[in-house]
Amino acid sequence: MDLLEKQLKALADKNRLTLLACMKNGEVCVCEFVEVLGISQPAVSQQLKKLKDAGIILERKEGTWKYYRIADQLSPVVEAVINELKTNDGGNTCSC
Amino acid sequence: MDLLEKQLKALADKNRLTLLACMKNGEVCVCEFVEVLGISQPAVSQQLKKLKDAGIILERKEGTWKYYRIADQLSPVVEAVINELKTNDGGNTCSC
DNA sequence: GTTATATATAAGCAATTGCTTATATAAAGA
DNA sequence: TCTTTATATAAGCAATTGCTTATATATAAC
Repeated sequence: MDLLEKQLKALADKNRLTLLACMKNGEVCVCEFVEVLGISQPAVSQQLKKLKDAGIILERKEGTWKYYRIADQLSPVVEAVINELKTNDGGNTCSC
Repeated sequence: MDLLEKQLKALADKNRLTLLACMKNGEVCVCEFVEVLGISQPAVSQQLKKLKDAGIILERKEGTWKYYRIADQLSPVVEAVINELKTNDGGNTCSC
C-alpha cells in the first residue's frame, strides 16, 4: 500500500483523531488515552499502533509506562490534518 | 460525523485517490474512470458519490454523460492530499 | 523468587466497506 | 413510441475494521 493511502487510513477515524488532538500539547501516556476515549486499554493500544505504523506518532518507554507523541517530521498531508485539530486540552497529566 | 473525518474517509482509498489524480487535469466523464480503474461502472459510480458527498468533487451533466471535477473551494487537508497526487495523465479524453 | 501494574497481542464477533450483478432512471435517436 | 446508451440505485456477499475479553510480556516493588 502506498504511504499516502496508509496515512490517510490511519487518520480517517474519530478515535484516532482524538488521540492526535490529545498529543498536540506533548507526550501522553496510554492510560490517559483510555480515560479520554472511554474504550478499553487494548482498543487504545491497537489504535496507537496504527498511527505508529503510519509514521505519524513516536513512542517512548519509561518503566512500565509508555508515552506517545506526534512525530517530528510530518508529511504535508499529516501536517494539514494536525493543524485542523483542536488542541483538546484538559491537561495532559497522566494520572495512572 | 465531523466533516474532517468524512473527508479523510473519502480520501483513504486507492481507487478514489486514482479518481482524483485523473481529475487534476480537469473534467473527466464516468466511462473514462471505468477504463482507468478496471472495475464495474456501478462501483465507479459509488466511489464518485463518496467523493461528492464529502464535498471534494463536483459534477456536471451533459446529455447522458456526466463529468466530474475537483471542487473549487477545498479545505487545507483535501488541498494537501490533491497536491501529493501525480497528475495521472494519459489524456482525459472521454472515449465513450 | 512472587505479586502487582502498564501495555501489547490474540481470538472472536458485529458493523462497515467495496465490490459484484440486476434493475431503475434519464436522455438521445430511429 | 421503442430502443439504445450512460449513469445511478438496490441487493447480496466477501473482506476489512474496531471493538470486546482473555492472555502474554515487561518492568517495578516486595
